[in-house]
Amino acid sequence: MHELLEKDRVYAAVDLLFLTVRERRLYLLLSRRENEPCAGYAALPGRMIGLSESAEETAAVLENEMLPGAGAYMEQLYTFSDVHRDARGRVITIAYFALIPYQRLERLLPSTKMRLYEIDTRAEEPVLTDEEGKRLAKSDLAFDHARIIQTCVNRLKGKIGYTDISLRLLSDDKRFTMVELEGIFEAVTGQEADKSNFRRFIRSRFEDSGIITALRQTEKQTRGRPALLYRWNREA
Amino acid sequence: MHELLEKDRVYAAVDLLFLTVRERRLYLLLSRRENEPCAGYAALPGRMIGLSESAEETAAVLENEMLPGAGAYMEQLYTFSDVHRDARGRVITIAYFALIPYQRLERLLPSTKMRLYEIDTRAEEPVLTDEEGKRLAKSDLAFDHARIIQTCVNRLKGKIGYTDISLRLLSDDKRFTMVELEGIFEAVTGQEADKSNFRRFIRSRFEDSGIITALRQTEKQTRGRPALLYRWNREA
DNA sequence: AATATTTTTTGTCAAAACGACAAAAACACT
DNA sequence: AGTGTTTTTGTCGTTTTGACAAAAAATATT
Repeated sequence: MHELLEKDRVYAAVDLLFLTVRERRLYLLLSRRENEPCAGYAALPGRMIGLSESAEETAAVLENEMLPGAGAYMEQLYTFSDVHRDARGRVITIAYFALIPYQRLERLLPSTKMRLYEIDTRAEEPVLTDEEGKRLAKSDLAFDHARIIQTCVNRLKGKIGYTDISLRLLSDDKRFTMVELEGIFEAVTGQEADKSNFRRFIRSRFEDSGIITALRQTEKQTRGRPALLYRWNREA
Repeated sequence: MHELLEKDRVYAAVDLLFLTVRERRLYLLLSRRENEPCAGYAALPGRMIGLSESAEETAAVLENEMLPGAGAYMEQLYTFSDVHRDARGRVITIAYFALIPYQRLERLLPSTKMRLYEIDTRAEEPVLTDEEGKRLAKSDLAFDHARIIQTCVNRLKGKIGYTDISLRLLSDDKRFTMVELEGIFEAVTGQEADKSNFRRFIRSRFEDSGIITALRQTEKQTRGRPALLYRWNREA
């Protein structure tokens, strides 16, 4: 049984796309639906908008419900309103994407029911793969969530080139290397960049304007020349 | 008196921003609200989303209601959901912008109650002016419509450089001159472009890919060298 | 008819940005 | 010391951009 929605009114909800990048790959958090409709399907976390909260506030509540302490960077993605997108009734959903550094997410993962799904962004349509390497078909996703995910990936691909969303996916200590940042770009765009040209690009975008600054420190090493560390000046 | 909304539920509506360009200036259609709340204020046309229609369909219905036969190009702008944005109750609005060539709009103007307001896009915040040249303060606008308009102008400024929205504002006969198109860019961006460089820009974006083609005809003249006409190949 | 004026169109040219590569530097490991 | 790995820096020809200038095609003026 699923909660009953009245048939003669329109509901408004928020859906959230928790996104992270680990080792040059983009990941999305999905949970398996336990109730009808779409029981057993993978789904984005969602929540009805309360009477006394804006959609942004609902998104914050939902974040706290699903991943307490995530502190993700959130942005409105798009509003989906197809009449039959939810079998329970008439539900419009305002989708937000939430970017969270993997190192922070890692600590929260044990206490959530959501699972990481890799998004292969190389093709036109994003391809989802679960932790066992099994590919999810679009029909494995609840509601219109496949479409929402596609819209999100397209938006990220577009915005990563002229905004600072890439920095929002960097680890918390605010120190990072160029290669790390390059991995984030590659995960989102689905294509690898030339190292040299990527540096030049980042410097002109972020360093010249003081958004990031090169430190005099280098990273602890595994192999090869140690990487220079950069700091993201969050306020600027 | 205004229609009563139930206090314990969330409503969803659509607001529309009819936009056009005439003589290098951007214009927006607003009506004066007759009912409370915000009676007497200038407002965007809006409509509640019906049970059996998507937001896009509501937008189409609203278009037909306010400007029948407009055939505007519409795109979802953003969803606004502040709790107190509407004094009647809890109303979330999905805003769409609707681009319409001025020549087409001109014929429809006599039969609508909406009025044209010029938008000066040169400053950070858009400045609205009515037909008598009186400037509208933000407090002259109903609800959160000032914010919606600002969001819209920013979006247009961003998208005009890498999409074909400029063409959507061209007159219907599908024939236009470079100077006309340049006027649309200047109206939206609020800054004038170098004629020569603008041509080069348009050609590389639109002509090389076959979206527009130069004709062998020239425009009927007033003064000066006659302008070459271009055709917009809508399907491509 | 010749000249000026207006407007569109084309051209120029140096500076900046981009793409593809190659070289050098700084480490670990053997 | 030598090898391998990874980051960093440099080069260079091509393309793009920005700021101007000149030419072309029409009308208006004397």
